[in-house]
Amino acid sequence: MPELPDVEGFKRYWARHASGHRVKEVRVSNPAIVRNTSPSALARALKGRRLERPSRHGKWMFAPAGGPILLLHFGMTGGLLWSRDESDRHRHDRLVLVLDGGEIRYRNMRMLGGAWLARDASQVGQITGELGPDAAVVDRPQLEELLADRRGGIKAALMNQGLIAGIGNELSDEILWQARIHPSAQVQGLGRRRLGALHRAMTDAIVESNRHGRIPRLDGWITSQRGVRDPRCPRCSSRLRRATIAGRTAYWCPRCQRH
DNA sequence: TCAGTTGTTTATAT
DNA sequence: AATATAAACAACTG
Repeated sequence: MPELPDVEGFKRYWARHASGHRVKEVRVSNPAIVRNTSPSALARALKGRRLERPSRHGKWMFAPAGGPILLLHFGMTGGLLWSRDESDRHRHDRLVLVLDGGEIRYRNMRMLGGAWLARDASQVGQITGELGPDAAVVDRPQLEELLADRRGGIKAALMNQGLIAGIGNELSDEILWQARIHPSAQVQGLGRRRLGALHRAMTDAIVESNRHGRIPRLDGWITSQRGVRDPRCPRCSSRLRRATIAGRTAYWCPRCQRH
């Protein structure tokens, strides 16, 4: 689930429930979820601090706490939950910040992703690694520039976080379907016209998804067909193709999407 | 029982 | 030097 729009939703959720509250306790049920420090050091760094407004870059969420910053990556199955008390904690609530008035929980079934602690903003970049510009703010000239000397397939390029941050498997399928571009089309084969369509689709898909705070499964979107028994193109009703492209299961319409 | 899964990193191959 | 591929991580679901 967690791609750019999902993390945008988590950020808003954090802002609504956790921001402005003071950290009373830090609970870590699985120490491995804290990636670059120990649970006790994390607790020491955060306890007593007031949580500020969160921010996001790509699939990363940053939760500043008056100096130190908590970094969250949600992997494939992560999410946040707010609760007034501890009565309904789940076994996959790997990290819980007990605040005044309730608690915010980082839940993650699989252990992909996790929590990192940065001493300050200057340390954030080395934790996230190389990230391209956030996909939500890439304008058309910048997209053309990013892809100008890129070889290989377009789906791989869109999902490369070091090139453009925030697009994952589902969002890349949606963008490419909306732009009518085949997922394995070579970047160098895309003319300016198709790059324009790509940018339009990327922007539209992200703006609409961000409104929902997640990638929606809208009737007119190809993501609505993911996982169904007989997936069909919402535009032309052709049977969708499904195959591994750039290491992930891609869905596309063989009639609408061309190389 | 077994394949498949929204992400990233690592190793290996091209 | 880039790009591609596969495996690994963990814990589920169908």
